Amino acid sequence: MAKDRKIDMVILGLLAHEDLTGYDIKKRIDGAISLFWKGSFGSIYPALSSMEKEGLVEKKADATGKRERIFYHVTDKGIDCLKAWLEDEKATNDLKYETLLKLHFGGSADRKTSLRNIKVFEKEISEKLSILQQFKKNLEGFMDDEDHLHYYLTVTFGITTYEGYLKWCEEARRLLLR
Amino acid sequence: MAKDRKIDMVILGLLAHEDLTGYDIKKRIDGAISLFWKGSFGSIYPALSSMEKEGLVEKKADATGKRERIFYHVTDKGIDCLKAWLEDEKATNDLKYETLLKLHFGGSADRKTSLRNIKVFEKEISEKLSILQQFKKNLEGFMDDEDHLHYYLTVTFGITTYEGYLKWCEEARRLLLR
DNA sequence: ATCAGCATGTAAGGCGTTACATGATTCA
DNA sequence: TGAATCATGTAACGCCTTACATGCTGAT
Repeated sequence: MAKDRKIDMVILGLLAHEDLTGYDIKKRIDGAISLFWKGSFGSIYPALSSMEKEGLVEKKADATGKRERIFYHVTDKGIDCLKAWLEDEKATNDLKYETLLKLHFGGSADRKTSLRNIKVFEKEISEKLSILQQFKKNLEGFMDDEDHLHYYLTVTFGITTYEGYLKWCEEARRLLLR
Repeated sequence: MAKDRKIDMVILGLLAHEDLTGYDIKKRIDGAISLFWKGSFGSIYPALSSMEKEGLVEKKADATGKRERIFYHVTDKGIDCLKAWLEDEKATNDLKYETLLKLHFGGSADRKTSLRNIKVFEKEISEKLSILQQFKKNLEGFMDDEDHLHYYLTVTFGITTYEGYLKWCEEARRLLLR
């Protein structure tokens, strides 16, 4: 019942907002959520199946389309499960930054190498930051909706964080060029 | 040869600085590195064994102690492998923040729940920030050493990032209390 | 004497990615 | 017509964590 599989919670969280297909869920995860969580088809579809068996979600027949589309709807039990997880204080927050690893061990290479690694990181972050700023703009009109307000919160987290990264990139460069 | 197992690179990076035992490696990882990478005994010891077979590291007999202590030393081949990885631009940077996930889906619970989740996060980050500031202070005297300079870089990354997180916590709280 | 920490390793199992397999539909 | 995207799923495989197993040493 009280699973560790976080992907289940992501799915439940998404379904609490609207009915979705597995494919839709993947798209949602690849959007704003990708900032702090990832998910592949290979984890989403099996999770949906097992959660259906547990009665946390249910399939909804798709009347409209001709193409195979299986919508999932969250059950009351699913909502309870989601809430129990939300109300549980403990959360694991993991950073896995290979760039930082490379910087940390940069003493074994030329400074040029570290400077290039910083440049690559900086470029990647700048691009992601632009996307987030777009997300933020799109959300600004819906701040009265409880769900959208929370989405906004995590988007601003990303923006603040990424701005910090960029600030650090400059600082790091300055130290390496000294 | 060109492995994906990042733990190998962590070990190589550490051994490039000094000879260490598996146990020492674990302690190093639990220190400043834990900010952006994790590792357990269950991954370290097998990695050391396989890297020895590949000729990237070698065991050094421990003459001094009575207790079993196996020091590993990085070979030239190991250094080449480390450098090749450092010089490879591509790096995967993954954030897995359950707290953010809970915030994102916080619309399905009371605002009080989100506020509490922020508080817990804030406390955790504050504590880690103090530790990092201590690390920074300890490193400040060794900035002429190439390795220590790079360690310093990643510590300041952590500090900048965590300060950003705390700033965001306040912002998020303000939005939720409005 | 006992407990915490030092020290090395193995085994089971979970979680998740990548690649594969399949086929429909839309748009240029 | 062909490519891109929509859409669902399975299989293999790999990495890593947790728990287990074992034993020594130093401090209280």
